[in-house]
Amino acid sequence: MDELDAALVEELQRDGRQTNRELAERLGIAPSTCLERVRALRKRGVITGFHAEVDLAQLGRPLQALISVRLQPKVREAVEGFREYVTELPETVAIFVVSGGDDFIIQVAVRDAGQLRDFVLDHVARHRNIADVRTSLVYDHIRTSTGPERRGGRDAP
Amino acid sequence: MDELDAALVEELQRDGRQTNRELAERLGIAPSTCLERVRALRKRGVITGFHAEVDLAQLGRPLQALISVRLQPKVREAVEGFREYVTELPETVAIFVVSGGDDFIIQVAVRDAGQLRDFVLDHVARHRNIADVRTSLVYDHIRTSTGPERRGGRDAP
DNA sequence: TGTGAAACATGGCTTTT
DNA sequence: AAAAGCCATGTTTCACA
Repeated sequence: MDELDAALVEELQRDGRQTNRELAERLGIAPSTCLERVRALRKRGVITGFHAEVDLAQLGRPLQALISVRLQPKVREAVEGFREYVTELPETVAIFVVSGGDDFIIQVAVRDAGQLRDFVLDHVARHRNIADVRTSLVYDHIRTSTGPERRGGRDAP
Repeated sequence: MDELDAALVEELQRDGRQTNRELAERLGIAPSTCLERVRALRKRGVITGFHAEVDLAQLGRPLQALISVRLQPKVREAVEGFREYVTELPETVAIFVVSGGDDFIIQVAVRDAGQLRDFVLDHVARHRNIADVRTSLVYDHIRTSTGPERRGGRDAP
């Protein structure tokens, strides 16, 4: 991971479909070199894939929420079972398995408030071992581009 | 948005870099049709972009956390200011602006626990109008592929 | 279906250890 | 001396009209 790799990762996060030539020219290197580096990044597992990003509102799911779930007791079987169950539900966008007060934070995207209520009542609260559920509406969701950790201690010197 | 569009969106979320020919063959349509459809999906804003996904652990940031922040008072200026400030920090991966008990949930990826502490103390807790901060470690983070809302009422009939 | 452009493979050259 | 990285070129495949 040198400076060039970092720049490649950054560029490909911004636009994962630009041609190899564009990318090479942008960074001032030869296309063949560029191709090799990108391949190496994938092989090493730094870049894990390329994905289309979709606008969920355009797909008829304009309402997003975060549902915090606490399990009791927190036995492995219950935790994994619930995770797998929620993963398969079509309303689910992402799941965080966390420590702290909650055990799961589920990100969902739904059509309207009624579907959100149904999701919570039918799929979450009804499940076994659920001790607590709290729902927060998502007003905005910003995802940033992520780079490598910069070496050398504190980040605001 | 018909069945074909839904299938295209699904496929391109799975692999955003497959060639138009592959994609067309997989769905049993002509490459020209496929190209047109995908272009239309982008133009309509259903597909908003293509991005490389990176493994943050491979970038030297193996520790992820969710930081819940409550502001008081919740004036517009403070909310937007804090959001913009946090967005620019290199540790930040994503931000949810939410309703409910909390106002923000910040997803961060850091090198180690020390850097997490520094982030909370130096960048979050020190900020103006911060009423409460809670940190949860992320054990696992699953992102699912998202499709269009299926018409016709309840989803578990 | 055809044309221009892109991805990819290979071999030679330069730099680093 | 060995290894790794970079680049130029030829071939195959693709996007696009």
